[in-house]
Amino acid sequence: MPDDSRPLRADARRNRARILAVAEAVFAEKGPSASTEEVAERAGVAIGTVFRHFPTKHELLQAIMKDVLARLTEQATALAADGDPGTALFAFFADLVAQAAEKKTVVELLSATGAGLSMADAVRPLRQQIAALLDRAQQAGAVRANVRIDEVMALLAATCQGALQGGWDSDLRERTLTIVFTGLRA
Amino acid sequence: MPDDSRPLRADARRNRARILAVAEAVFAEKGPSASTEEVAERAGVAIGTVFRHFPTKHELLQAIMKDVLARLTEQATALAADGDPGTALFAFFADLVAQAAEKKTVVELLSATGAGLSMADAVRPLRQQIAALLDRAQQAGAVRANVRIDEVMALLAATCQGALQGGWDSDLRERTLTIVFTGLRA
DNA sequence: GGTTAATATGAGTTGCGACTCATGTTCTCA
DNA sequence: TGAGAACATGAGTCGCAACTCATATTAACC
Repeated sequence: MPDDSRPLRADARRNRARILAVAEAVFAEKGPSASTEEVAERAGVAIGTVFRHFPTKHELLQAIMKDVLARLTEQATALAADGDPGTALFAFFADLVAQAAEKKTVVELLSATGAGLSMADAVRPLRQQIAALLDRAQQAGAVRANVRIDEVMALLAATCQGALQGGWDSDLRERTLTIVFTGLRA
Repeated sequence: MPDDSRPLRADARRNRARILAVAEAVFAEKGPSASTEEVAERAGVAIGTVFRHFPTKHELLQAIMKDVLARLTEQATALAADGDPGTALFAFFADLVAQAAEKKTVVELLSATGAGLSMADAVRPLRQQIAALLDRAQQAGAVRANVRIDEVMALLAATCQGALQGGWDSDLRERTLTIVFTGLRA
């Protein structure tokens, strides 16, 4: 890991990007137990190249998480700025669970909130944006005042896990989330 | 797997029971990725003995699931007979989630409701007893009438997963379940 | 107690996946 | 354009865990 000494060579930058993109797809499809070999193959590079950029499978996973995390945080931030206070939280929540049904990565991510990978810190920005959404929803009277961010995160992680592992279809997902949202409302 | 030809020899019966008991503890503690070696060691038998009784790790897991399942179903049945209609479902629900926080096996089990192991059938009795609890709760006016068993099972699996992976402490667990239960009530 | 079929043993086989490294290739900058 | 550093390659190493099998024990029935 050259950290940030000199800028990467052009081919190295290209390969790093390819690997990251492909790895995200592979792990989203097969979960984190997918082999590094498969990532290398689909990226069209040798396995040594993958390990040059990410000396450990774990570091590769972390890099992906960081990307996904950044995207989600941005999405939440946008909703907190523009969205309807009364529905933005629920919209974001539903969207995430829908993604989880197809992207195993998202689930790993959310469950890292409590333990798992050592990236509890990395989740903090997302958590804070969700807290912002929660705040606005409560001010708008769309969510009970005594609901805390911990519970929202816990429910989010739980429903994502459930949707993935249980293979909920969109109908079941919607009905289940309706119950959860009812519990959150005043 | 001698199926059911002649009765097992005395030592074989003893070993089988020991292995099952130990394996349940081991997998509850370390999850299904724990090695068969460790089960054998803790049971005080050679690894070959474990494979004689359960030719596959998968079959060992299934046997454990079956046991746990039977116990849970019995518990649910008892509650459906004796318990207060208005609270029995919630009590059972909370109890299961509390167990999940410590027993990884329970979680694997519940998520098998949708997919995972090929034991969707084996879960049916439990599902039916929970359906009975739901029915009584609805008749008592403690749960909204339009809640279906699928949603309850989905929420159960999700919260169990969440409690395990997220390492919810008892406080967070209680507050989170309160929200879910509120969503289920009229 | 002797016979034997059932059972137990545990060193070995097999397969897989993370990770390494000697060698070959390509970018970069003067 | 040529030297050299950065990078890519992929066959090989290493460790682990599921599973096998020839051999040794033991329960069960006479």
